[in-house]
Amino acid sequence: MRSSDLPTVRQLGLFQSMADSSFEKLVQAAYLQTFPAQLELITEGDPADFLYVVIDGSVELFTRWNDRESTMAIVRPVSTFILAAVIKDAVYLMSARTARKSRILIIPSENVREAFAEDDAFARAIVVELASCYRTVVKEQKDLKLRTAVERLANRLLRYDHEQGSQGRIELPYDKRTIASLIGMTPENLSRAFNTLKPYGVSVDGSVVTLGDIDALIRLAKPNRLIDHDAT
Amino acid sequence: MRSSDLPTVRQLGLFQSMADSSFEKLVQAAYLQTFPAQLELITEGDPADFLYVVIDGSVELFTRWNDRESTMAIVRPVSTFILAAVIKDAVYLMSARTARKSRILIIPSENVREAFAEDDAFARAIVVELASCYRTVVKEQKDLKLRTAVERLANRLLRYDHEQGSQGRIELPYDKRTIASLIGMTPENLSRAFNTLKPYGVSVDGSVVTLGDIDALIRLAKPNRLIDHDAT
DNA sequence: TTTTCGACTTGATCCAGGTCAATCCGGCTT
DNA sequence: AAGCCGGATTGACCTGGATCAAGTCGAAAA
Repeated sequence: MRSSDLPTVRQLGLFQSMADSSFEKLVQAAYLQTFPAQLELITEGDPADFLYVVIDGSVELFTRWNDRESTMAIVRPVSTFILAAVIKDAVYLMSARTARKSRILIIPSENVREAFAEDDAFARAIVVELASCYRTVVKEQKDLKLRTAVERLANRLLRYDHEQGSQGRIELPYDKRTIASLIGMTPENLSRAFNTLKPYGVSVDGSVVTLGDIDALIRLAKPNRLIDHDAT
Repeated sequence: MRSSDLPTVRQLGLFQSMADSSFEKLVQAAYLQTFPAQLELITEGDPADFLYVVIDGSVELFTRWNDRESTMAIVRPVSTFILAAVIKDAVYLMSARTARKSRILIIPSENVREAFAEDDAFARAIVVELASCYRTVVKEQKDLKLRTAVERLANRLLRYDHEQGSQGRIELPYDKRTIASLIGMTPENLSRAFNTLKPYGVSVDGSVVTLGDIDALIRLAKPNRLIDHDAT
């Protein structure tokens, strides 16, 4: 493990309050590996043998059923994924593949569960982490059930704009087809949804989107902190 | 609090491993109340002042946005709801109303968080509970994103049949419009979906549904333990 | 430079599912 | 018994979004 990465991992909400000795043990047992793009790291249904921490690059969580596939989330550095499966000693509910070349820390589940059993601060950090994950998914479910595709896109554009400093100019963080799948629509329909948003000042040039009339877009999107905000 | 209810609550996964003294404190601070049907217990966006435990009756968790409404879940006795909001000391993401007359135990959030801070066993029980909740919602999201309305209904019928002893004869647990909203469709479309399932042996008489050809239904529904199973 | 390949867009068409309105029906009330 | 009344069904229609099939474009490779 590169020594410069260690403090970053240590500072994750999940790890920062745990005892030095517990953290040491986890790191000792862990592997740091570099994977090429588009490599399937885990497959849904497999036992959760490892907890993953994306150090560098990015990872797509996705799911398949009956020849259909859907992107569930993109994990960016530095954060963990599939903690719930590890804690429950269950199978993965989602598959994961690298979206690009990525450096990933892999911690054996047994060690995570051991730290969970022994380190009270770590157990409490897991509570907070899982509560956040849970609330995020609930918000996504509300987004899916209450909004049309165009509304979901409009809100997502506002969110990206906010994340990128409210410049009214966004660099789309992923491929359009990935964004389409995340939002729950086809790539074709995403193109059309962008066209639908033109009268609201949205113009697209490759992966750059400009929001020419934020107020109009907000009136359409009706963003709501109980669905869109990321915090709490 | 009725003394006969206490052991049932104590035996919930969330409470059974905590220290007697912590449990005592929680119960001391709690209120047991009986509410009439259709009473709105909590409203999304409000601060999470209480943790709720349904002792008797049933509670609908739902959400509203822009004049649309969707049922997110039905909570049956004996179980808790909105634990994540309480732990994070955040606002509720969902509203709740009694589906029928219900007896509900209400525990002030502060006391829950105090017990969480002081009782290590309780903290670990919360981890398990939240991990389960999280995985349930992820499954629901997969259901929504990967399946059509008819497929969702078919799988839900199989699930109800399983829950009710695999008799091939189901008593629908809620109003049809509630089921429709849970599954993510309109009541009208639910009626039509039932008709679509007729060739697969599904016949409806009021709230009783008979599954005349389970195999055919399974071939259509393609149930999957990574989406439909309740455990882990 | 030219080719190629993959991502994206566009158009035509189709279908799932929503909407609106008109019943239907079973349980209540009076 | 005669009305309700709210849930459920049905029909007609519409629309959001998927599908299928060509294009277009841009960047990397030859």
